[in-house]
Amino acid sequence: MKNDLSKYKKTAKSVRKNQIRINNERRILAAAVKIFAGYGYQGATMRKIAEEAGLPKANLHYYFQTKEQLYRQVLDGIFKDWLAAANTFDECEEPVEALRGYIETKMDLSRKRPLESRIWAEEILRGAPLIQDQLEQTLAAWLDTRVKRITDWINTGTIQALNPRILMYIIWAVTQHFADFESQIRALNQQQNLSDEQFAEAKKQVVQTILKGIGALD
Amino acid sequence: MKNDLSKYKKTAKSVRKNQIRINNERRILAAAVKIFAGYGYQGATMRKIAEEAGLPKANLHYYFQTKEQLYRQVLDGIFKDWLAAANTFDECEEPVEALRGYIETKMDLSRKRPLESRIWAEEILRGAPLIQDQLEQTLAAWLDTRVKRITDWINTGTIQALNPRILMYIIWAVTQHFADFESQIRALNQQQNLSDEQFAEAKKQVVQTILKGIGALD
DNA sequence: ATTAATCTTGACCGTTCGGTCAGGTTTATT
DNA sequence: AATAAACCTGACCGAACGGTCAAGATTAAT
Repeated sequence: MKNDLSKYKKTAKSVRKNQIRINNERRILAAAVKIFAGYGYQGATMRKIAEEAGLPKANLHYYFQTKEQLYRQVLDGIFKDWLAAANTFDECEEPVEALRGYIETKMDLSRKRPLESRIWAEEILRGAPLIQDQLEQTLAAWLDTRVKRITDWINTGTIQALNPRILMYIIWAVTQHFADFESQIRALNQQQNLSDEQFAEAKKQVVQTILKGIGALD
Repeated sequence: MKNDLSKYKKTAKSVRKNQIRINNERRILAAAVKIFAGYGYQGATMRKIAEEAGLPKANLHYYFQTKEQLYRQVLDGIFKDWLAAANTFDECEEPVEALRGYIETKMDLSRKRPLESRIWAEEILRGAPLIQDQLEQTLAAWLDTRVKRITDWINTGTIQALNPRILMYIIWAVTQHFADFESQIRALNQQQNLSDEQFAEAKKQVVQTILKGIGALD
């Protein structure tokens, strides 16, 4: 009975969740992102997340029945951000500007939200046991639409002939690498994370390489 | 005392390990690769590895004292393969052929040994707790040497000016993506792994995009 | 044939895990 | 002020974990 969302429909005032619940769910989710990113799903423990959130472990189970449910909500949040950022792709008519905008947005996301990228990466690495449906449906549909746009560009001779799906894989691989492999890049950069200047250079070179690589630049 | 390697120096015949030990260590390591790749370090259990190897759990601890030691040996094997494949880079004088050979070798490795790539990726994702030294020393030194070669190419005008390190990150990101994100690619490819033909096309397009992207092709 | 070294294994141990629950406290409603 | 709903939490539970060990079986050395 507890944790039943229907309880909030009883009064007009509580159609929206109580502030206490909003705050605590947010705290727990933020802590969960940190711990899941740092230890992986199996390595993360409810005790660690509780410590990070500054709450007793039993309190976590009051807001999220199980560890898996908490993890699912974290993944849902990431997927939404992912798709929102992905819409940059549609904002420009021109292939050069559309792709540049998309690549830059993905690079910025890797820079600002590396934890989320790593959680996503680990889930895929493990065979996507919990998000297979989302991949096969929502993401596949999103990709199909963009594949059609790229195919149009090819047919009108704006860019050279290539497999649009592989182009998207290349973009995802490179942009997410800077979040997922951050610790490797740091080890190869005198044990220092990329500075803002270094990251800006990387972003520029990634855009340049991909756009030129598909014949969209001279 | 048991598991002390010095015991093998007592007789001429046992300078090399006994066949029983060789066979069992190989079986256990092969099982460990499968299980670590499928579940991650924390998600993998000694029981699962023992089942996969067809041996009692206690027997694993006879050959590898701890789970971490077994995992370290798995990582060592991967790192050696990694560096061996990386030497393709040095076989050609010409930048186009050197880079093409290296990219193709890395793509082939992703195709043939995806499990190892995923174990490596997870270790990096977790912050490389066990291989930081190898990254900072062996891998950093390897990278420095190749950076110098690329810098020479730039100085002689064979390829355009760019940051060699970022070029290497791009190559690693794209080639390893086909192993690490295999389950995502499968979900976006009608739930089918890439066929040999599809993979060959991807390999070709990856080589083409990167080489053209750095101005090494017309 | 005897002895020593190596290998095998079921049973067991302490610890930690995700999760539960009763009972108390705080907040909202009337 | 009284009642109900929501929130909080220390103590606890069974299961699974990595790891140990003693005692027997097999193999190698003499």
